Amino acid sequence: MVTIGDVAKAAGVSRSTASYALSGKRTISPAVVQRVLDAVDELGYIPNAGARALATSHTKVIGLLGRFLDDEFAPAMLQYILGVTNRARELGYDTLLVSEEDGVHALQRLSSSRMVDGFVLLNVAERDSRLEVLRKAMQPGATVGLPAECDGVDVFDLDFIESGRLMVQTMHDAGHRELILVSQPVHVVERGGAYVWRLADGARERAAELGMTLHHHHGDSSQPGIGKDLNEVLDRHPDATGLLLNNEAAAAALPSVLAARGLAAPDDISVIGRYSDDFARTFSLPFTAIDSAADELGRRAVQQLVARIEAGPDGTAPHLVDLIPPIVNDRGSIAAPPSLRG
Amino acid sequence: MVTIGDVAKAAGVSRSTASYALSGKRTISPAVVQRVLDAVDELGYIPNAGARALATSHTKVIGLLGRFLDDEFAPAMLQYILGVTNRARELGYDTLLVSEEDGVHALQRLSSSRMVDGFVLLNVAERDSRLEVLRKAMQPGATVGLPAECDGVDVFDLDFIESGRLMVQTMHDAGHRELILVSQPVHVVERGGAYVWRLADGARERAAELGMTLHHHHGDSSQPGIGKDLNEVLDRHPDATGLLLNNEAAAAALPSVLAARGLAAPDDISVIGRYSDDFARTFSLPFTAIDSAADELGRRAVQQLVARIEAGPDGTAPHLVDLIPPIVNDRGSIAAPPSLRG
DNA sequence: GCGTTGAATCGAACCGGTTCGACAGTCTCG
DNA sequence: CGAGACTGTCGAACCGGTTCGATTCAACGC
Repeated sequence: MVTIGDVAKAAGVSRSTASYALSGKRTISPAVVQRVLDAVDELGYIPNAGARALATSHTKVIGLLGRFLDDEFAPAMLQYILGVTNRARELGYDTLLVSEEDGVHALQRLSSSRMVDGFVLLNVAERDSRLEVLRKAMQPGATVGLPAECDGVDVFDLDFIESGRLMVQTMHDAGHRELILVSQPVHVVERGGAYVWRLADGARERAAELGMTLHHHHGDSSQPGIGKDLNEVLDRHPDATGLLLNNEAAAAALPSVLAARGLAAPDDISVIGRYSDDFARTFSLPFTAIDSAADELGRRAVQQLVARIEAGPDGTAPHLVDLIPPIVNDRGSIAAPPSLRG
Repeated sequence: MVTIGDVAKAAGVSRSTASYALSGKRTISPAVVQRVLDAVDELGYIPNAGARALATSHTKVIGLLGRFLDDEFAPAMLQYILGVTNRARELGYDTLLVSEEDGVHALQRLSSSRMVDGFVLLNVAERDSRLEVLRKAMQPGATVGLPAECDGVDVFDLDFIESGRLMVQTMHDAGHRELILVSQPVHVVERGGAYVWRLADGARERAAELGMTLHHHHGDSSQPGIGKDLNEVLDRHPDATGLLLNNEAAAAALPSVLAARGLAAPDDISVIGRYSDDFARTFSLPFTAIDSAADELGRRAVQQLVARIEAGPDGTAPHLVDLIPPIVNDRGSIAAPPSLRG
C-alpha cells in the first residue's frame, strides 16, 4: 500500500509538504510540486479514504435512502437512483445506496458513524419519520417527494397539483367532457403518498372550473389486479371519453386491456399518463404522458445537497422547495371524442 | 460528536478497556462491560467509520459496479441491485453503488482508496476489462454474469445454455416443431453479452437433437424497434407455432403486438420468455417464463463475497462458478399447436 | 544595517478508533 | 511459600491522512 509518506520520500520532502503540494493550501515551490506529482504518478498513489475522512470530517460520499415498497411501482425507481449516482459522481461524490426497510435506523447509523456527508431521501411521504431524524442530523439532506413540513431540508418533486390540472386541461382542449382518473391503491395514500391526492386535487379543481365530470378511482399497483380494475372502471363509466393515469402500473397494463376490449387510443378513447420518457420507450407505452422527470429530480437533489455540503455548517442559504412544472410528451393518444368527429 | 473516549470517561475506564469491552477481544470483568454498555446507550455512541476503517483496514462496505447501457434493458437491473443491498445489510455491510461509465477507473479508485472491502460486478461481459483490474486488486470480487475467464473471482449467473435447452424442450413436449427465438440486438453480443449466444446455443443444440426447426433473430431492445421486429419475424415464419423470448423488451412489447394481429397466446401461438417473476407481476406479462433469478443472483454473489472478505487474504477456498438451473414459471401461455387440436 | 515581511518547508499534533506490551493482583500448584 | 499462570486494566503506539505553529532564508524598506 502506497501512502503519502512513500510519496514524500520519493520526492525528497516531508509528509506535510507532500500534502500541501497536493492540496495547494500553502505555497510550495513549483519544482517541489512537480516532484511530488511525479512521485504520485510513478507510485500510483491514491489517498486512503478512511484516513482522509478521519482528518477532514468529509467522506465525499452521499447516502441515498430509498423506500422500495411492494405496493409501489419498483421499475421506475431505478431512474431516480441513476440520476443521483451519476450527478454525484460528476461532482466528485460516491453514493451509498441503502434499501433497508427501517430507514430511520439506517439514517441514524450512517449519520452518527459519519459515513456520509449528506443524504438524499427518495419516495418521501407526507409525514416521513425519516425527516425528524434528518433534521437533527449534522449532515444536510435533500428529498425527492414533497412532505408536509419542508423546513430543514431541500425538497424536490414534480408539481403534481399542476400535473392534475394540466391533464384535465389537455383533455378539455381536445373536446372531452367526462374523464376517469386512475390513481394508486388507497393504502399508498394512507401511508402518506401525497403525490396521489395532489394530482387528484389538481385534476378535480380544474374539472370543476371547466364544468367537467371526473371519476376518480384507485387501482392496484400490479397485475392482475390493475387489469381487472381498469376493466371495471371502463364498464362503470361507458360515457367517459378520456382516461388519466397517475398509476404507472395502469399505464403498463392498459394496452392489453384496450386490445382485449377491442378499443384503440385515441380512436375510441383518449389517454394521458404520467411516467418517464425512458419508461415509455422501454415498454409498449404509446400514450401521451406527463414526464415524471425522475432523472432530473435525482440530479437536482444531489446538486443542491452538494452545494449545501460544501457551504459547510455555517452556510445559511434558504431551503428550497423545487416543484418541477409538468411537461406533456405527445405520443398521439389524445384526439377529439368520437361524438365530435365525423 | 461522542467518541469512545467519552464512553470510557463515563464508564470510568480507559479508552482501550472500553474498546475491549465492546469488541470482546480480551476478557473484561462483567461489571465493567455493563458500565461501558450503559454509557454507550446513554450517550448514543456509534463508532466513527473512518477511524475504524483506518485502524482495522475494514470498511464494512462493498462496492457494487453496474453497467447501465442504453441498449440493454434497464428496468430489470433494479432487482439485482436490491438483491445485493438487502443481503449485504443482513450480513452487516453497506453498499456503494457505482454507475460510472468507466468501470475500470472506478474500480481502481475504490480499491486503492480502500473505500470498500470487496466488489460485486453486475452485467459482466465475456471479456470484461474490469476483471483484469479486479484480479490485481487486494479486495475480493464476485460477478453476476459469466465471463470467459473465471479465475480469481466468484461467478454467478443463470445457466443460459440449459435455459435455451429447456425452452425448446418445453415447446417440444407440448407438440411444437417450428420455433422462433428472439434475442437481444446483435451489438449486445458483439460487446460481449455472452448470455445471448449461450441461450441461443442451448436452444439450437436441443432443437437439432429433437429434429426441430429453430429460427433465430436479434431484436431491438426497446420500442418502437422491437415491435416492428416482432411483426416482421412473425410475418416471415407463418408456420412457426412457438415463440422463445430471451429479449425482455420483446416480452414487454409482445402483448400489444399479438393483440394488433388478432392473435392470442396460447390459442394461436405458444410463448415462453425469460424474465423475473416480479417483473411479470408488475407488467402485463402473462407469459410462461424462465425466472431470471435476479434477486437470488445478487444475494448469492454478496453471500460468497462476504465469506471471502471475512476469510481474509489467506482464505484459499476455491473460486466458485455457480450457474443457477433454470426454473419455468407456468403462466399458461403454452399449449399444443393449433394443428394438433380439435 | 537591522527589523520586517513573505516564501518554502518541516516537525509535531490531531482525528478516533484498535491493539500490543506491561503490570498489578489473584489463583494454583508443587 | 514462591514460581508461574491467569485476569483485568492501562498507557502508548499505530493506522494515514491534514493542519498548526515554528523555523530558515532571502528580499525589502527605512
